[in-house]
Amino acid sequence: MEAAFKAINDATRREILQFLIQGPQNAGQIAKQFAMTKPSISHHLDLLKQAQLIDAVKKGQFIHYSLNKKGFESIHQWFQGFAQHFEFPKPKIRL
Amino acid sequence: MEAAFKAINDATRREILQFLIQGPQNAGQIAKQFAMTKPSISHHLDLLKQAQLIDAVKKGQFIHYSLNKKGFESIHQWFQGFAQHFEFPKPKIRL
DNA sequence: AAATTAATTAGACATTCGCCTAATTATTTA
DNA sequence: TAAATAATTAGGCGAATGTCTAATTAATTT
Repeated sequence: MEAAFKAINDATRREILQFLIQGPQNAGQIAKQFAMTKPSISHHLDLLKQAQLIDAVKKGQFIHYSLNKKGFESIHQWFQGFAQHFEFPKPKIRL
Repeated sequence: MEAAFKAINDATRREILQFLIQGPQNAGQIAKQFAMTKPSISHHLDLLKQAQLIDAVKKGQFIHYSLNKKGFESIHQWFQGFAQHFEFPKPKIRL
């Protein structure tokens, strides 16, 4: 949980997560999105992986990164503790 | 939003938020909960206030701190962007 | 008005963070 | 097998973070 809060406390890492909503991408494709060197992106990916916000799967010479539910769940769980004290906008229907 | 992510990226500040679920407390009462000096707690309270996760109201010589929905909402909103790609445990009924 | 109490502000210091360049590892292609 | 490509690891550096002590501000009490 500690790792998840740390991971999302950075604009670049949050943008990487946003980018991965589109679907899995390799490190090079991710790095291309940012005005930053590949080693820097590599480091951000490492922190996101530690937080279990993303998964990494090696496919030959490439590494495919994708969103990982686990890290999001740990944040969600923390958040739920407060959601009971506030009312947050809810969808009209439950799917 | 930036400020909210920063604010919750610290165990002490998250514990302060937890503590305030019980209801409003003044700075001294909050500080008593932690093995840390009052100035340090004061600084944490300031960051939480900047993030609009708490409100501060001066009552005479005391300052009463309480949870503020606004900061939580900004985190919630960010989170919702991902909630649509994952299924998170939902309550059985909508209240 | 002087002393006490609640809390903050100021300034210093060690640690962590984010970024860079250079070097390394691993895989594929010529 | 040599060259090229994908990505990471290593190391350095300035900025930001968290904590402390000392000083300050503001309100209450005697």
